[in-house]
Amino acid sequence: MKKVGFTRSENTRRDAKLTMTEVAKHVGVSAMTVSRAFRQDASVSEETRKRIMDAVDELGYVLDQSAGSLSSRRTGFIAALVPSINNSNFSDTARGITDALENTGLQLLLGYTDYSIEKEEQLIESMLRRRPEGVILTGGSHTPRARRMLEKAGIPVVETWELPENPINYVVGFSNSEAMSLLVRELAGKGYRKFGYIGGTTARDTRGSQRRSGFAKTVEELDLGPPRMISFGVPPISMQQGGQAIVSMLERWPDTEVVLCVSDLSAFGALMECHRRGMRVPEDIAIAGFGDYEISSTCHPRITTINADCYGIGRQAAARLLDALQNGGEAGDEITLTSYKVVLREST
Amino acid sequence: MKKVGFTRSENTRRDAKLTMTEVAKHVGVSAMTVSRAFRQDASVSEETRKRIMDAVDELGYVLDQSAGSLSSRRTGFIAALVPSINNSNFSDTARGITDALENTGLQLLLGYTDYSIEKEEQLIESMLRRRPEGVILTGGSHTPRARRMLEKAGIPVVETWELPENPINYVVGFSNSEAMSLLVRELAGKGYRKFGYIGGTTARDTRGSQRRSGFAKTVEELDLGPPRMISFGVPPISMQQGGQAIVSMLERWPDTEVVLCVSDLSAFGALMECHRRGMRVPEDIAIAGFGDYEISSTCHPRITTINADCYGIGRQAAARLLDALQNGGEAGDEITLTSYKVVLREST
DNA sequence: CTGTTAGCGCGTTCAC
DNA sequence: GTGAACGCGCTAACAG
Repeated sequence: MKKVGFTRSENTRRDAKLTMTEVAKHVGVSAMTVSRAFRQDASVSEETRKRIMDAVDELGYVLDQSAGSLSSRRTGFIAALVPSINNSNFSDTARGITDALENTGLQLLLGYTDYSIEKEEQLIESMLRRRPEGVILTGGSHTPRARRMLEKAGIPVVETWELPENPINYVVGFSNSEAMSLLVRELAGKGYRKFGYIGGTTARDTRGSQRRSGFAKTVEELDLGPPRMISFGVPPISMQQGGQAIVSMLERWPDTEVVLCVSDLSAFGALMECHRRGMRVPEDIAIAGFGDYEISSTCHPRITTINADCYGIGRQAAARLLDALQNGGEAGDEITLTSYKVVLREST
Repeated sequence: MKKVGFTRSENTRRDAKLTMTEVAKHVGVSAMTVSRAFRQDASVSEETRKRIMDAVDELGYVLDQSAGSLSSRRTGFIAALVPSINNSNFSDTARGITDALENTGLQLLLGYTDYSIEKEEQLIESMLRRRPEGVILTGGSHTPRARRMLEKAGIPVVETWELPENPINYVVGFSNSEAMSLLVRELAGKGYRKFGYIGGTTARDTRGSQRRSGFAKTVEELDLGPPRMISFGVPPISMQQGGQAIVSMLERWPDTEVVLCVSDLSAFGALMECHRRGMRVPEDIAIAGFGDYEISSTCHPRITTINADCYGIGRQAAARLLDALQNGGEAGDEITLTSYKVVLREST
C-alpha cells in the first residue's frame, strides 16, 4: 500500500510542528514580535510585519490558537446548540449565527440535541470543556444540571426560538403559542370554522407543544367547537407523517375545513396526500403550516404559513452575545422579541 | 437594568474559574490524581475516584480541554467543511460524521464554504489554527495554498462526494458523472429520446459540472441528438430557479420529453411550475432530479432521482479518519467508493 | 516599536 | 496507586 501524506514518511518530514519561536529565529526577532504581527492592533512596524509574514508564508507556519487561548484566556469559541441541523429552520438560524460571527474572530461550535434535553445536557458539558465565550441555545427547557453548569460558567447565554418563563440570561425569540393563535384568527376571519391540528405525539418538541396549545386555546376562545387534534409520530414529524396524519384526520372528522400543521413539512406531506386522494386544496380542504420553509412558497398550491424569521433569530442571538461580550451586557434588553407574520397563500 | 448572571456581580462571584488544583486541594489529593480520575484507563483507586467526582459535582468543576490538549498534544477536534448546511444532502453528511464520531471523544468543527474554494481556503486556515486531528472536505477542488496547508498539517484528510483526480490522502465518494450517466441510460431504456438538462450557470459547483458532463456525454453516446441544456442561476440553484429554468426549456425546445435536473430541489421547482401551467407529469413531460431529498419521495407525483447515500458518505469519511488516526492509515483503501442508485418513481 | 520574564491549566514522565 | 517536576506554544505585563 502506498504511503500517504500524513504518515511520518520521509518526504513530508512531519514538518516538526513549527512554532512561533522558530519563525522568530528565522526572521531575527523575538517570538513576541511574531505574536504581535498576527494581530492587527498590536504595534509592529510595517516593515518587520512584512518580513515576518513573508517568513510565515515561506515556512508554512500556522498559528496555534489552542496555545494562544490558554495564555490569553480567550478561546474565540461560541457554542450553539440546535435541535437538528437537517431542518432548514434551524440550519437557517445556524447560518444567521455564522454570518453574524464573520470577521469577529469568533468561531462557532455547533451541536445537535436531537430534541432531547438529556442530549443537550451532555453537549453543554462537552462544549463548556472547550471554554466557549458564550452559548446560544434553542428553547428554554433544560435539565437542572445543564442549567447549573451554564449559570456557573460565567458566560452570557442566549435562549432562542421561545420565550422561557425563567430565562438564564438573554432571550431572542417569540411566542410560538401567540403566533399559532394569530394564524387561527386570520383563517377564522376568512370564514373557516371547523379547525383541525396536526402535530407530534410528545412534549419533546416544546415549540410544537406551544403551538398546539395556542391553537387549542384560540379555537376555544373563538367558540369554534371542540378542537380536532391528531397526534402522529415522534417530533419532529416528517413530510410523510404529515400525510399519514391527515388521513386519520379525515377518517375521524371528514368535514374538517382547515388543517393547521405544526410545521410546513407536515403540511406539505398532508397537501400531497390530499392530491394523491384526488382532493382539491383549498376547495375540499384547506391546509396551513408553520415556518415558511422554501417548499411552501414553491409547491402548488403554495402553502399558507407563519414566517418566523429563523435567520434573523440566529443573527440577533449572535449580535446579543457580541454585545454582551463587548459591553458586559449593560446595554440592550434581555429579551429581544423577534418578528413573525402570517403569510396567506393559495392553500387556504 | 437588572444585572444578569454572567456579569461580575456579587452573587455569582464569577466563580473564580475553578482549576483542577483547587478540586484536588478540596479532596486532599494531588492535581495529577484528579486528572487521572477524569480518564477511564488511568489507574486511580475506585474510592479516590468517587471522592474526586463527588467534589467535582459539588464544586461544579468542568474540565478545561484547551489546557489539556496543549499538554497532551491532542485537541480532540475533527474539522469538516461542507458547501452549505442549508442543503439536506450535506446536512445528512454532517450528521453521518457526527454520528460516527459519537463516543470517540472527538468533536466536530463544522464550516460552510458557500461553494467557494476561496472561502474554503480561509476556513481551512482558521480550522488548522485549532489543530484538528483530521479534516474532511467536500469535493476535490481546492486553492493551491489550501492544498499546501493541508499537506503540511501532517494530519489525515478525506475528500468526499467526488473522485478527485489527484487526492490529498483519502477519498470517500462516487462519480457524479457516472451516476448521471446511469440515470440517462435508464430513462433512455424506458423509451425517452429528447433529453433536457437543467443546472446552474457556473463551474463553482464542481459536482454540478460533473453531472452535466455525464449527461452530455451519455446523450451523445446514445445518439439522442444534441443535448438541450439550460443554465440558470448561481449554484446551488433553488426550487424557484428550477421552475424558471423549465420555462426557458419549454420555450426553447417545446417538444422535450424528459428533463434531468442537477438536484431534486430544482426538479421539484420544475415539477410545480409544470402543474401551475396545467401540464401533466410525466404524461406531458417527465422530470428527474438528483440526491433523493425527502421531498422527492413525498411530493406528487414522486420524483425519479439518484440516491447517493449522503449520510453514508459522512459515516464512512469519519470512519476512514478514525482508522487513519488509530492505525496510521496502514489498513484500508485510500479510495472508498460509495454507492448510488437510480430510484425510478412516478415523475418519469 | 521591541524584548524579557512569567505563567495560562493541564498531561507527560518519572519517581516512589 | 499516587505525587513532583516540567513543559506544551503562546500571550500578558512590564521594561526599555
